[in-house]
Amino acid sequence: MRRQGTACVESNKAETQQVEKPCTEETCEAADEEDEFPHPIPWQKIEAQELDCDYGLLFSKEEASRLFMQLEEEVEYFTGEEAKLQVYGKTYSVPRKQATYGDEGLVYSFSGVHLAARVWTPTLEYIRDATTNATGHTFNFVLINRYKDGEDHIGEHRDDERELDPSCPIALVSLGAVRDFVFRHKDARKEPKKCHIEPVKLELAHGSLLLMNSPTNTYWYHSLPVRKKVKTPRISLTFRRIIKGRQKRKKE
DNA sequence: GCTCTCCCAGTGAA
DNA sequence: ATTCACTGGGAGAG
Repeated sequence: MRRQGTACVESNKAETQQVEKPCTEETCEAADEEDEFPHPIPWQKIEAQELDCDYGLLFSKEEASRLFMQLEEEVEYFTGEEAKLQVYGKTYSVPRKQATYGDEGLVYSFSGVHLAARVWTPTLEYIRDATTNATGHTFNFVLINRYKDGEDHIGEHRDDERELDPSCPIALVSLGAVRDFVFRHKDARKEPKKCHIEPVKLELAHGSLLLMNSPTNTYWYHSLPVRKKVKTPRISLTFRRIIKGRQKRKKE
């Protein structure tokens, strides 16, 4: 049995447990407007020093599987130069596939790549709206990462791009294989001997939604580590709100 | 005692 | 110092 941290979320438990805690004001507000996603999510709060997340199941297993298959048909991932990133003069091919969708004209930049958002597909709009109804937040952009198996991964990073609206949490929807997800506090990475802030480890279930609230992304790095046992793909969708005008201009 | 996996610390490069 | 991915070594499982 693998060791796990104290804040670990057991996905199978989350699926069956009945939490009657009411949703937040924001959640109810959004749910009232439309009937499409009428059921409030039972949220689990995940907290640590300067870390504030909400975790819940957004989709049933059946619906999540349907959405996963649709995305496998619809989503076009970047290839070639756009699938590489550049950090301090070194070029890497990312160990996963990436795609960006969003409102017209949005460009998302990180680590030396500038990715123009493609137009929303019907499935992505559906997932986006379900996320909005569950959270009360609206999103104009989504970064999609596809991890073909347990070898694909992403290293520790923060989503602290300047163009992100700091008042809007980042919403991470997971479909497909269950993967571990690890938060580490920035002080714990720098001075692990002096600083005793433990990493926070989660399992992200098929159909789950993880909300990363402010100021989580200022202080905590997160990663999706290699897991050799995982043989099937996972698609993650991170919905964000980009502030127009803060983006880097391509030219001009 | 092996092998595999995970985790941590260290490295590169402008 | 910073970024991201990679590498090597040690620990733990079986």
